[in-house]
Amino acid sequence: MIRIAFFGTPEFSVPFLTALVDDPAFEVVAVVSQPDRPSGRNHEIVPTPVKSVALDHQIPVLQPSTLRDESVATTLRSLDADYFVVVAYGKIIPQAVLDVPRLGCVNVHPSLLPKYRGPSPMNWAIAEGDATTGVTIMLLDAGMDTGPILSQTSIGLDSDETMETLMAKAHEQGVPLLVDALKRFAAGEIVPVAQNDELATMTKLLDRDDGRVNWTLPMATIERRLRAYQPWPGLWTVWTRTLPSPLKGEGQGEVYVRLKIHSLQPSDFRADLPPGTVSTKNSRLFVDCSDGTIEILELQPEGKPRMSAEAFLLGYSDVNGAMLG
RNA sequence: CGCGGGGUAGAGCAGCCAGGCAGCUCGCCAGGCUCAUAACCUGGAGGUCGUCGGUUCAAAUCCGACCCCCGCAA
Repeated sequence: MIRIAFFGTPEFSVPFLTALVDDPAFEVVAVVSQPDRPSGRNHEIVPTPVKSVALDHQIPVLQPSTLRDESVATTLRSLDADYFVVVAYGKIIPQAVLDVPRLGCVNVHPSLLPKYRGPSPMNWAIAEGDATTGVTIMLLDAGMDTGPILSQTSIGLDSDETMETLMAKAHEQGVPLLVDALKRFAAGEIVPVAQNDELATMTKLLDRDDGRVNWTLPMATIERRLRAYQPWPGLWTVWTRTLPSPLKGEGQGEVYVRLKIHSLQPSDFRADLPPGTVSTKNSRLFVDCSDGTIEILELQPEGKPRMSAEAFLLGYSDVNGAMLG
């Protein structure tokens, strides 16, 4: 029986954990996850998805605030693990911890390493419009996704690929790949292959402002980002709206309305307006960007439910001619 | 006690601050007009104004409590 400690935090990690738990060749002796944090509308403390699953299976859970602590290392050593399996844990693992498991720390990285090292490989593959990406099983070393590769599989990206569909593919292909690699490496059947650092590319962590639409970009880029930036940060833009009759206490009668864009498509219609300018036609909503006109199909004003462009226009007809940004 | 927006006809909204006829755009129904339309005209149906309580001659509007939806944040 191969003894494993599983390091993971978000929903993405869960299918990997459950596969290891369900496989009789493995014994998951502990789960390490990020500390529970305040979340949701009332800032309630909620357990991480990985923690919830671990508790369901009566697996001990560790949630150290840092791994750079001798008492944590001691605890991890006491597990007597063959592998630490790391899937989207969310923190850099220090060398002192990497050295603990007998066979090493195995990481699942959803890209074709050395391409797209770093925290957002799947988002990047979609945003760049790549035809293929993949899942890599690798041994962790001190660098960021720089360790030697155990096994790799490629995934075809469709023209309408979203983070949701891509994550499903990554699970479908990545879970058996991980299980197989763990068994074969333990049996001495895999020789790790070093990455070619000269081919390496990095991805950065997405932040809120990455979701703000730059209307001076081409249509295709904006459309790919819509698919790549789900479920967060999404795509949003700001409408500086002039109110017809402002309340007495309000300022100049101008208010910033944040619009979340849920669905759009490049359009044949060409309004030929400056980038970011809104136009409407037959109850349809268009915004110009650098090389054409995009039709907004579904959107959501801040504080309102998501709605079709047609419904939006019934109540916000003054958006016609506005400049978004 | 994290911050904030919202709930008014089937849909999207205005009206609230400053209490006094339940409104707008669209949809729906009926009729008309047109060679024609996602066009236009006429008429119509459709409402516990989120819920409960309070103030008032009078509450969608002011006050209190509660329910629900959403954005931020994480």
